[in-house]
Amino acid sequence: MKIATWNVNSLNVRLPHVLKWLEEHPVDVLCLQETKLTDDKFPLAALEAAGYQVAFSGQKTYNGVAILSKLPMTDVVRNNPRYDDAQQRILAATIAGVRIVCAYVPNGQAVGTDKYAYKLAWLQAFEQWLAEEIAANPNLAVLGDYNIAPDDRDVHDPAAWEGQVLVSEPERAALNGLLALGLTDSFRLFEQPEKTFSWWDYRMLGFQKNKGLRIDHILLSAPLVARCEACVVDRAPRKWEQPSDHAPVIATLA
DNA sequence: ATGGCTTTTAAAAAAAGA
Repeated sequence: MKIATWNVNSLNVRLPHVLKWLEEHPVDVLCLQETKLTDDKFPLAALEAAGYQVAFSGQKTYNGVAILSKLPMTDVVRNNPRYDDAQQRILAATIAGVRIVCAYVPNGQAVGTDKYAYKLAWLQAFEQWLAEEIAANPNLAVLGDYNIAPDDRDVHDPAAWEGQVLVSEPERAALNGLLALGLTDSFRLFEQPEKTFSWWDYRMLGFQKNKGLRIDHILLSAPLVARCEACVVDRAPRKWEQPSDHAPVIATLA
């Protein structure tokens, strides 16, 4: 079973890339973030024609998440039932005995802003809800754009980024809180190339210079860690014409 | 040395992303 996550930065613009990528990488599950589409505008027919069942939860202009699955989905949940949030950032479904959570963690904008406070509050509520999810579903996979680089290894220039949003200590502590529930960053289960990132700024030739961050993650509970055979970032779509600023991350489960 | 883009909304800038 292959599961993947990709922040597409507008599914309206990126649908051709998603379809092309799925042809090359027919994963069983693909979690999308930043669809930026209301549900009435969701390109359901095109994704179904590609062989996927789809759950989606969107809004105008911002945010929006979707889960694409080759296998039936049950118990679909939108948003965190424990946190009243107008922003559409969470979708969960059970697929082949695995509880899949697709998450688009708030960006936070800058340390000290209201958006940063929202990010930390959101993450605290996320942790509380995931504690219930993992208790009810031992096979738990939490995929998405976390907007947090876990470690300085995940930052192209740690000195320049020190203390900034996406790497600040409170954000990393919040991520560690999720891990403390019994989740593991599947990427670090394996030997990885140095300076592997999942996001590169559109500006400043970020991708060409590999000035990126690893902020998209697949966290797995212990039973899924035992089944995990690989986790990779696929940089290829970042080279395509008019790309998302994020690259997909794929985990392989036995 | 700095900033250099992309998307949306909406009709020219401005916000937001990360």
